[in-house]
Amino acid sequence: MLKQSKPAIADVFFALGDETRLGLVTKLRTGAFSGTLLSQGVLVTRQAVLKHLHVLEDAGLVSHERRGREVLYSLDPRRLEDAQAFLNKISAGWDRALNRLRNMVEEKPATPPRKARSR
Amino acid sequence: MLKQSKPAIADVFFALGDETRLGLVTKLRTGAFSGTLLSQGVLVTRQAVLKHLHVLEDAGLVSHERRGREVLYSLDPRRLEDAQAFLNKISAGWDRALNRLRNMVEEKPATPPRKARSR
DNA sequence: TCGGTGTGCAACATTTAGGTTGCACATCGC
DNA sequence: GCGATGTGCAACCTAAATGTTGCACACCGA
Repeated sequence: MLKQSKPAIADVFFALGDETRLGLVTKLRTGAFSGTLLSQGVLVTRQAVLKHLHVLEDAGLVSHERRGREVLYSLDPRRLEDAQAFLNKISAGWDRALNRLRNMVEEKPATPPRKARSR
Repeated sequence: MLKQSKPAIADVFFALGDETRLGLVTKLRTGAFSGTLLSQGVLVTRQAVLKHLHVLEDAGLVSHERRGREVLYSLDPRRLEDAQAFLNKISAGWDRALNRLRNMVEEKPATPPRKARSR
């Protein structure tokens, strides 16, 4: 009777509550990478990154797949959506959140403002 | 030069990454309460609850207000919306999250479905 | 088959989170 | 004023999170 059921929402938030892991998640948004590759560019060791990936995987946010001698990690958006649903439930700040999304250029400067119906 | 700027998203997620705090946030969704009142109904002491409220406040999720000899804590949804925006940015699972929200009856059986423009 | 590369433990050290107890102080209602 | 109630702070404890190093093992390619 392995504890294989879906982890609690708190575990998902916990997994996201760390800068390093948040960075990993952001990177993984663009594809699947090996632990070694992910550890290049951060300040901690590969082992530390592996531990973070493990935390993310336990929370259901990440899954891994063996490719020859490498292990590729990739994002699993399902738990992320559970977390979204939870946030929506408490804040109900639906439209304002959407607005903030639009104003968040940060990493998608390709999309022009497009006359965004500014309230 | 006090560190008064808005806390990082990771801090918000961190604050939400604990069952007790998640419970507090859920309670605070229904109004403002004192620390003593919030500590009744949970298994930990008032001091522990106070610490959790402090964590939530540092993350910008909660604010407090003095009322005579009491201190009332209430939810501040703004950071919550930042977190939503972040999740949306990575998962882009907008519609599916909406769906899950609808199927989440859990704590809002009072509000009827009201034919919510289900595109 | 052998060197290079990637992965998987395990032991260990350090810091932080989470919780408790105890007590001092403030405030409200008589 | 005085007891009841609510708050604030500090010391302390324990478990868990985070990170490191070292080494064994697996796999790929020439």
